[in-house]
Amino acid sequence: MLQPVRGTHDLLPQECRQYRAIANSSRLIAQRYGYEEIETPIFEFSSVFLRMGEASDVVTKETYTFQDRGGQEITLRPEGTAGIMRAIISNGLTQKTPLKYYSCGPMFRYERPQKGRYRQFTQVGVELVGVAEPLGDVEVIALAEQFLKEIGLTKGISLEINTLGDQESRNLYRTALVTYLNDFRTQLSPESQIRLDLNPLRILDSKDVNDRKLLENCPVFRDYLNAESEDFFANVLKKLDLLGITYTLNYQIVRGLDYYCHTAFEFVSHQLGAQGTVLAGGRYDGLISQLGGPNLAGVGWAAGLDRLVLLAEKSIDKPCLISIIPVGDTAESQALQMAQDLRQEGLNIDLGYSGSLSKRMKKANSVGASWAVIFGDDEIKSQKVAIRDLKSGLQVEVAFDKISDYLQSKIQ
RNA sequence: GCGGGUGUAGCUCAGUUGGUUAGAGCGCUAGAUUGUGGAUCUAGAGGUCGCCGGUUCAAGACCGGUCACUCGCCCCA
Repeated sequence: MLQPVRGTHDLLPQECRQYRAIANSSRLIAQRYGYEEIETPIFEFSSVFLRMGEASDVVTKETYTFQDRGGQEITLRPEGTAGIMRAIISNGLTQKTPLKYYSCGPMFRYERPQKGRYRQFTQVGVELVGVAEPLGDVEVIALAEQFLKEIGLTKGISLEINTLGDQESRNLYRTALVTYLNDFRTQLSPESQIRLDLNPLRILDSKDVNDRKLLENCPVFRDYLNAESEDFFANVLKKLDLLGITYTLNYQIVRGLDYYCHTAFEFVSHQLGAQGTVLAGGRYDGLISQLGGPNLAGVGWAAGLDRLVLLAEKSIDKPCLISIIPVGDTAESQALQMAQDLRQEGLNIDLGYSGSLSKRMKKANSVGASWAVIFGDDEIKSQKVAIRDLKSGLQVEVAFDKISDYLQSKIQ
């Protein structure tokens, strides 16, 4: 059996249509907020991703990394933000801010595949660079919400939001949390004991029942926010209220790396098992400077198309197709030119390759054509074709030079 | 990387305590119908039972390994 590489899959035409439809929606919605599309390479020097998080598991063991023939360390991008930030720096785009970018493309992670989680997957996302105000957070969240609405995902999806505060607040809290949990170190799950040293905030996200019990009385993040951070978050929430965007506060939403700050949010579905997060984002003010650029604020999100397609589930109709059905040698010799003429007029034309009238009609039906243009010797004599509506079965005669006009008027 | 479940036709699945030539529905191809598709009827094609090894007179079934899918863990910038 010839199998695709683990964690990759083929998008057959029907799936392709769904992916394309959702990607198009996201692009259009982003446009409405003034975001422009940007596309970066699907691989970068490994250092681009390494600089984003030395300790991160994703970088150390979940990337496709290899040496090219010139001995360069190359990594297939595991997410979109790093490459876009690199492009911003490489092209000197930091001169003029804010920058508002939309992007869509394949990402790669060497992980164990699950439903809605593949080794090659497609993400759409937006990045807003150079806006340090809460208005930026609100804008990208509003964009996300409108996008999900547009593709019909409202039921069973909720916006969960949290704040990570600024650097000072987070350090303060981290210390308090570690101090608290240290007393219970041996009672924690093995995973959380490791997290306690590497990435203590992640323990808040633990699924272990016993861990959850220990966390019930742990210090609360909001008590450690300084005035600025408190104010920032309150401002974000107030503006979301103003727009009528509903959310639930979820202190478990955590980001491990240091350049994350303030707002962190996820749109979560409860229909996808463990892979419930459908769209996730937040503020990453420290990232650009960490990559060697100027100190610019950033906020954005990314969404996996694969999961969105699983949830959207509505099948997209094929574009309207017209079959040309010649009968007899004379007609067959004219069909190619007729097909070509109608294609020039912008119509989608299917021209069969062989077969009797009956055969060709069957074929037209099975490829999903909406109309059949039938002509043989009789029609050539009278300079008219029979145009049959394959949905209703109604058939009319149309003069040769009116075929395009007739079909165009029917399709509108 | 770790643990559970599942692999039989293109798809969805039967297949008895191990026993002759592995079945069904849908789909596909051809015909009924040489100027009219869908519906119906008839016929046909399509299988290394995921792969490799083992047990047995005999394996689709039992055992081991492996690959893939799937559910969860880890992780998710």
